[in-house]
Amino acid sequence: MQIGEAARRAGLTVKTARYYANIGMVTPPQNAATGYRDYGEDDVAKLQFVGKARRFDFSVEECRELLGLYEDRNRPSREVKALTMKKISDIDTRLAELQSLKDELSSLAASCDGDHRPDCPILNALSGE
Amino acid sequence: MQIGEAARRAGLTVKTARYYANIGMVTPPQNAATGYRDYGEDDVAKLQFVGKARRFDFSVEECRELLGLYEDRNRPSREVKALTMKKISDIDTRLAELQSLKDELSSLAASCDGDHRPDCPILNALSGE
DNA sequence: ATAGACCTTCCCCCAAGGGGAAGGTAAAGG
DNA sequence: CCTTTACCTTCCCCTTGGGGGAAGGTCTAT
Repeated sequence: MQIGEAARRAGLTVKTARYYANIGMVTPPQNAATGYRDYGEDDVAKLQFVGKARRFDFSVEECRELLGLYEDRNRPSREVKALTMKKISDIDTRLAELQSLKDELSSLAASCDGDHRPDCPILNALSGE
Repeated sequence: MQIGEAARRAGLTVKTARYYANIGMVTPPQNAATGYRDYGEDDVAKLQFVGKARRFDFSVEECRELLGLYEDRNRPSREVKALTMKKISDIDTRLAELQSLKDELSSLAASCDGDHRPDCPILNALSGE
């Protein structure tokens, strides 16, 4: 099938499917006469797989790694689990950062009247020591 | 003073200070003879201000806006507070996204043995509907 | 024959700078 | 006086993950 249908079935844009072909992640054969990419069912499955992994916040490089494991009939599930645990730990780190950022901003906002007067503790905090 | 000292005093890299000059956010006069930027105390204060706002996750454009309010002696604190509340709401959205992502990944990881065998519920989930 | 809907490659764009090349300048040391 | 060193300048390419759009080829329907 053509790239449009493949992308639609995988829930991706044509641009994205073409990008994955360019970086060598999902590489359908290309018709010599027309130059059109020819996607098979297996390619669509890979596009779907990558699309899902991306939604799980795996980077494109991590997706490439997961895809390799996905296609390796003998891979140990250990490796996949390790990647997943690492991703969870990354998310934990980011959650903690965002939470502390939110706490700081919240306490700043709470101390600011937010009226028509120019005095603003938020700006004072940003300019202070 | 020269850009190196100004950047050091503001806790930024020289590259960053130069970038802020290029985009017109903190623009010290430039010595006509040497071409060197000449930072004053007020410029250092602005660099510090922007550096802090960036650490609070405000985008460069938001920093530009905050800087404008910072320099406006008559600004209503309402505007600053509104920007801050919006940023807090953005953080909340992101926190919720990351938390649900983490929950999904955690439940996947929990169902995967993570041993030498190839059977892997994580990959199955990524390839399934 | 021609319009529409596909497809292709190619190039520029986003944020927020980082890395490094090529070259100017100022001050200290020999 | 000359050179090394440490600054500074502009300029260009790189990052992530594609999006937007131009120019041009292809296929189907009317």
